[in-house]
Amino acid sequence: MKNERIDLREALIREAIGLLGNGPADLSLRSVARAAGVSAMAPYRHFEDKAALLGAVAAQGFAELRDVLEVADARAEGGAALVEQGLAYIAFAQRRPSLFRLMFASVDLACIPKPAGMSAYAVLARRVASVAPDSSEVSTLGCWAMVHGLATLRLDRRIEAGSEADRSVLMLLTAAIVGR
Amino acid sequence: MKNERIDLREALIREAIGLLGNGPADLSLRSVARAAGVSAMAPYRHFEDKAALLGAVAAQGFAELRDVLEVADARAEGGAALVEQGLAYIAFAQRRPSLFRLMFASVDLACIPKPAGMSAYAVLARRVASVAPDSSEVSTLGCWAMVHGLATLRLDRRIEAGSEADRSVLMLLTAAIVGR
DNA sequence: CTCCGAAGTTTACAACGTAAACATACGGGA
DNA sequence: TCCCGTATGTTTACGTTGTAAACTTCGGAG
Repeated sequence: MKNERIDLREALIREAIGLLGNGPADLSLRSVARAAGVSAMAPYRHFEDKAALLGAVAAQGFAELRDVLEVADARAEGGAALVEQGLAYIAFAQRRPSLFRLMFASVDLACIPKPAGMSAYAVLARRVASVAPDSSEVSTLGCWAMVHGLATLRLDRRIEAGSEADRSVLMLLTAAIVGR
Repeated sequence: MKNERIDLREALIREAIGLLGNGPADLSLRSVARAAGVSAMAPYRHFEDKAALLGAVAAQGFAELRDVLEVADARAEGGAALVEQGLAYIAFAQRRPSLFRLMFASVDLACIPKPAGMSAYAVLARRVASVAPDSSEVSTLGCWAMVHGLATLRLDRRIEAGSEADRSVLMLLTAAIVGR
């Protein structure tokens, strides 16, 4: 029955996320199939190709990121909530480095369902809009870029500073945005 | 004579950069060897493995980036020079997307000669220090992160805005840094 | 019961990174 | 001059990958 189909499909996504834990190099279509206990060609019944599977994995990652941002946002108010979101974003990237990289760099956009990526963005945009109603577009872009930059530079080992430095940087930007 | 060695070594790097023009997917060790007109194993006489070759390519990229930043920095003074550097950084990423990605995400750090990556960073740090002597560390980090975030998000098709938006965002941050 | 479509398997191929063994040619000591 | 070690490259080989094609199997609709 159709349940089986969905079972394997989701099992593949789950196993892929699991394999991402051991570095992105271990993530091949075949290794995912092996982990799920099926033949190398079985995934093609559920995904167009490897990129499609990775896209589904990325979508899962975006959903998780959105949840993380929402929780963080609720921990404070006003500009401070912005800082909390930023720190949470960076922490997420550090906790799941391979997944984070996959979500952005590796998979081309066509493979990621649009709502997935957008819902995480919306959490940020909403908070920025509440804090700086005018210029909220530029401010949102700036926040995202700065946080994303910190996260990726850290993942790529280009910077080593810890969360105190992150907080300082984020507060600097937040101050500029909130005005004054 | 030793000239030949250096010739092939540099030819490989050159061909690799050339192949990067057609998307990073076309860049295999074998394809580079083919482009240079040698056998598939020849590169191993000059590079430990594929990552080492990519590291050399990345180093070349960093040198180019540093030059670009220096030229841009010379186009203005004070905070405006900061904005110029940022725009140049983003423009570089857009002009050579695959090379830029290679420089950061793909190659692990051990394969990149340290001075290569550092000299580009120094150009930014110097200007920030001249503009905001106190807090120059946090400010430099912030500038780099924001610019890098804009560049990578654009590369990954996560944002579509043009250079006017970039300029606005950069000016916002610069204002916060220069103080007041 | 029959038959069909969906789910999975087996087999096959080209391309990849790289290990190992071999060829070749050049420069310096005997 | 001869000779030999070292640097440079080639050939061959192996295991892994993504994926195309042809097959099996099987549960439900007619």
